Amino acid sequence: MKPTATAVHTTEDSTDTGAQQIRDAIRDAIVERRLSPGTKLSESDVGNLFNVSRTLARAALQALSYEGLVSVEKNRGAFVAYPSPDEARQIFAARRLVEPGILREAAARITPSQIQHLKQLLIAEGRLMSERGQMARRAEIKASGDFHLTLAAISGNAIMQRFMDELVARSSLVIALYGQSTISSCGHSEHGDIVAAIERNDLDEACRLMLHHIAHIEADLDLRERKSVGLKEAFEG
Amino acid sequence: MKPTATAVHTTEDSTDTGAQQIRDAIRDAIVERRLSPGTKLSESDVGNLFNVSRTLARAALQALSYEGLVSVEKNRGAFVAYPSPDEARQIFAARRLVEPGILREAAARITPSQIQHLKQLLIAEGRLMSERGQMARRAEIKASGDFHLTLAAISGNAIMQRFMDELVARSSLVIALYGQSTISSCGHSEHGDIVAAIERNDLDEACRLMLHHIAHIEADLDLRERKSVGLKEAFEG
DNA sequence: GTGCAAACGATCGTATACAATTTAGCCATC
DNA sequence: GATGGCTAAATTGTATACGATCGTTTGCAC
Repeated sequence: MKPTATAVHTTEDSTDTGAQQIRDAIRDAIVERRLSPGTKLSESDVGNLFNVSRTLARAALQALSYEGLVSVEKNRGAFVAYPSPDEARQIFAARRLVEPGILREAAARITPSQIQHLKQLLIAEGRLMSERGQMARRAEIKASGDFHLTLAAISGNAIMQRFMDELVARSSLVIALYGQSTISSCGHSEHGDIVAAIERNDLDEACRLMLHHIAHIEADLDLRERKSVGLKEAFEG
Repeated sequence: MKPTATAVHTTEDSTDTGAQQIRDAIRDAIVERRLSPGTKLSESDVGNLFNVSRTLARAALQALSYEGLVSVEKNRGAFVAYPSPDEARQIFAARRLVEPGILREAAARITPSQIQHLKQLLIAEGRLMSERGQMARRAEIKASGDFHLTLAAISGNAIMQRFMDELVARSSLVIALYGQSTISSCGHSEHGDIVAAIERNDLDEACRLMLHHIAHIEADLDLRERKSVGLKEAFEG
């Protein structure tokens, strides 16, 4: 119930400062779409909200800007990132670029217990899909990303895992902005198909399915510049 | 003479704060191996060195920690990253994973003038290789990385470009730690071969050369745990 | 009533100050 | 002589304070 976005990791890093907690809290809020793109994140407000000084709030926002989840504009403040259509395309292009490779690495190292873990994830994901309510939707969004993140974790490459963390989080922002269908997450069955392909050791097919899966998510986007809302944003960012 | 590590970019971002300058300066020092892995980077010292307060120094160090170039330990301070052999393997695994894809994207979009630019880079690199002296060595190190970075820039994907920035910088750290041969950079001729393959539109061969090139760099490493130094580091990380 | 200008308010950028934790040096003790 | 704990110095963690910049609004002239 408590684990944050990095719940995928088995070893909690226990990093250096309390700013990380704020960072994770805001990140979760962004990924779960409780914070809309473009929302202003004033340093003072964030500080007051978490009962810390502006120093820590600023550090957290700065950290989030390195992940591409918030954009800080000089002397203007921090905002929840509002990825442009071009940025969105780059995010998915990056995913198409790295996820097959991650999948191959993961499949080469995967253990039976890890396969079991993946299947349990799918079950939980399926259960959330059938539930109703905002809370279930948000949990579903995160669960959907957790599949890809878990694959990255299994691959054993912490660097790629961190990169996927970033890509999945930013994807959530893109979907929030440009997603058309009410289906908040990607096709659940496609995840299952991928696991099945991994299980029978058909890597080429698994990669093909993964690429198809990513393309499927991207196809649900309407990557045209926003018109009504954009009138203001068009000149700000 | 002045351009920093991000000299590859044509459009300077002019980011939000003066901490970025400090960050870039320290990063250059790390990448050019003027700062050895493990060196302590005290916030006060950094601040005094650049005539700014600890606040900015801390922000710069924090930023560098997100790139994996320095590691900050709670209540202990920041140190130039000392990548473990396993970390080193992961860095190169990541490069093997992404660079072929980046190469393909770049080749698909490359213009004649960009090919020309690449060739000029190779010429400059070759000139530096023949020169003697520490300064030339350092410039050579950076030039060698610039080849890979330029390819990422040509690919048109800013996200992958940033990722490559990180990977190349961290590679420099790894080579500084575990590199055996005096050849500080990777084989210069291999870069030329890759460009040639791109020019004649032989993408498969270009990717093959790229993978071979990365493997060649990695093969020059001695990824055994350090013995004498390790007695302390073995329990600290 | 409209347009420009100057002052106001809010927010960020940076520096300084204080609290908490670690590290080291030292003395006492075994 | 080695070990254990204690005190003091140094360094980081966090908060507050001050200066700079930007956006807004008010007031005056036209």
